Order: sequence, then structure tokens, then C-alpha cells
Amino acid sequence: MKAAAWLLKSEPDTFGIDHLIAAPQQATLWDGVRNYQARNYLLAMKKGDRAFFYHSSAPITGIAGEMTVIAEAVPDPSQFDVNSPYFDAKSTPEKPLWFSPKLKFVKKYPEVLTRQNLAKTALKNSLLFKSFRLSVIPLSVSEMKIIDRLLQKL
DNA sequence: GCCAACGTTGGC
DNA sequence: GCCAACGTTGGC
Repeated sequence: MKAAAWLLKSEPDTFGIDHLIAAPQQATLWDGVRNYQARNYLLAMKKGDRAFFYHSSAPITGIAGEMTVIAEAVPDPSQFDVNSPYFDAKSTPEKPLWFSPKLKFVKKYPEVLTRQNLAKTALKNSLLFKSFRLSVIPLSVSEMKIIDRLLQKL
């Protein structure tokens, strides 16, 4: 399946949509992902792809806004940084294990499209709910349309 | 803070 | 290669 859009999770205490807005050029490398399935999805992201910014482990969980992919994945620098919590001794610059695309802020929604609202739709059968620990999730065209419809009602 | 889901590690 | 133990994620 070719993803119509992506959903990227982050904890707002660590890096939320407001951090992205405050970042230089309102852009960031999406670093720190240390799960192979998620890694493979990060590698599949293409320039121009749409990505929803999902807040996890927060008082209000759900989609807070959206981003666009501005650069395809490069080796995640944090895997080589011994001082980083994301350091991985098994990875080398010659054979990096982890990769990060670059994302740019597009918009923040007037309110968070909550997980409860998402759960009321056919998204209940999407990876967001079926594989809820996965932090990078591909969305099909129909899943993206459901989200767009919910956004119009915000 | 609790706990279910589930990915990873390591012994055999 | 199997599987138990363990660690992490993330909703509530």
C-alpha cells in the first residue's frame, strides 16, 4: 500500500506541535524512533507527503495539526551521540540503523482532534487503534478522508 | 500510577 | 528457533 498520508506520534511534553512552531524554519528531523516497523515507514516518506502530528501521553490525546515532508530520510544523528538517550551502540556511520525524514510545520488546528472522536469512526480499524504502540502510521486515502471530514467539524 | 500490548533480549 | 523474562509505550 502506498500511504496517502502519515500519522506521527510525539509526546507534547518532549516535543509537541508548539515546539515545532518554535523550531528554526518551523522544521525538524523526526529523530529518536527506535522501532523497525516505524523506521521502515520513515524511510518510505517522500518529499511533499502529508503528515499528521499526533500528541500521545498527554491530557488530551489526538491530532494537533499537520506537517509536510520537506526532505527524505537521512541517518538519524542521535544514534551516534553517546550523550543522547537515543544513542545506539549497534549502529555505525557506515551502516546506520535509524533514519529521520525532515518535517515542516503546516498548521495547528483550533483544537485537538481527539482520540475519542477518531475512535467513533472507521478509523477504529486503522493501525492507530489496532497497533496502538506504533509511532509512525501510514494512512490510506479513505482514512485520510475520514480525518478531513472530522476536521471540518472542529 | 496502573496495566495491557507487544517488541526485544538472551538462555537453551 | 523457541519462548520466558523484561522493558517500553501509551491510554486511562
